[in-house]
Amino acid sequence: MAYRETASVRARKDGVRQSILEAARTLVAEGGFRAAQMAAVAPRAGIATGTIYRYFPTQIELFAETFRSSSQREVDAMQAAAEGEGDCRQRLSGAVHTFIARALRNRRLAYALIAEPVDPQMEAERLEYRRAYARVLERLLEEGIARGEFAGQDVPVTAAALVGALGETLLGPLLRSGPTARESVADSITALCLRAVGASG
Amino acid sequence: MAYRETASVRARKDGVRQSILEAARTLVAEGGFRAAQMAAVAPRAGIATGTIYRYFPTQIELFAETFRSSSQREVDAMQAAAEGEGDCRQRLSGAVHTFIARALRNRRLAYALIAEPVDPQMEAERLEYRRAYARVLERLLEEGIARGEFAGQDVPVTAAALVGALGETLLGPLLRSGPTARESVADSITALCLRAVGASG
DNA sequence: TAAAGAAATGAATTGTTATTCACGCTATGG
DNA sequence: CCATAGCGTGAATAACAATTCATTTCTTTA
Repeated sequence: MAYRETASVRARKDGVRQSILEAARTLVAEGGFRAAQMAAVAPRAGIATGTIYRYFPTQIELFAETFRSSSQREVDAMQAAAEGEGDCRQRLSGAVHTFIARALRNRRLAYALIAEPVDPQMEAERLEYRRAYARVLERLLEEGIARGEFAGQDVPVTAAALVGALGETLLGPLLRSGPTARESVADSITALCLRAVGASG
Repeated sequence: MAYRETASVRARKDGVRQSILEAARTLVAEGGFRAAQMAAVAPRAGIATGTIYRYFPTQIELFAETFRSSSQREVDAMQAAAEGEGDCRQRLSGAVHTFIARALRNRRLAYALIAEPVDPQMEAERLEYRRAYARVLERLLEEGIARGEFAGQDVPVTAAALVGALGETLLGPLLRSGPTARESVADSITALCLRAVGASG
């Protein structure tokens, strides 16, 4: 017996793995998945290209994990807003505003997560996360309907539609308008979502 | 002067051009843009690979034209429904149903046009067509608001949101459900759209 | 300190498609 | 029927990025 992984090696390896993910995340946030080539990720992480393959079997795996961790943050943020204070109507407003505000804070990342053309396997990952957003909304809708705040409706359809509506409206005008216009567009989108769920009032 | 293009040559060339486009359209409708490689398009059109380049400078150009002609048909169909008989509410229903029915009739094509990962230049083309759908809806919304059938609202935002909602809802459950379920989902989507525009009644 | 095993390296390889181009073929008009 | 110009061909090339792997460098333990 002449070699066995020690705690310090384990720790360093964990560090390297994290720095690869971080490098990928940064590049994606700056220039989309397109910009996160293996040959670009490696130097950012302070390692050689080949080394990435000691930590991730393929680029797809690395991207998938990058995508998941970035998306999960967004879903969590929306979830937190959906579970916040106030009635369902207020919480839906909050969730929508949260989504929009975060997307605007990092547009490039938002585009990468929502709409950038990616490899089909990544697209599958994206689909799953769209489902995750939809599930957050579904819960809120169920509660709102039960409380009589929202109209009776096909909840999964509405939830999916809201996810689509958010993505689409963000892709277009919002990304180009100035800060003042943005706020009013954000309000328009919120109003639309409230109408779409048949919010009373 | 020993050579000049005659009518018959012109006609044959036009025919070849059309058959290239048709081959590309067919392949896209069957397997998406992914399946429409130059080496696959050529034999379908009954010509050699290199010949395509006598008619289209790059694959992107060919795809763009393919995309445009396929998309334009969809926009036209929706437009026709939006300009049909009945009040605005009925026409919006009609436009939505038309969009859904056509997408379901050729799902692979719908996916290719709406969501398939494509080259960024193609994505730009797609964005333009999303705007075209939105414009059709915008006109209908304006009219509906003027007539008091729809609520006052930020028309461009609603139009974009409806386009997003349609795309998203089609991507998910609809494509997997059976024919009966499909109809009811289509009705749910329509109901959602009517709520979203604040249709009275 | 040395042997043995892991890990890191990065240049070379691979795989994939779009694109080119030298050549032969066909149409035109005198 | 010939000179000319354009057309069609498809194998070869180009471009691009992911992935590999022989080699070097580091870690561990006896």
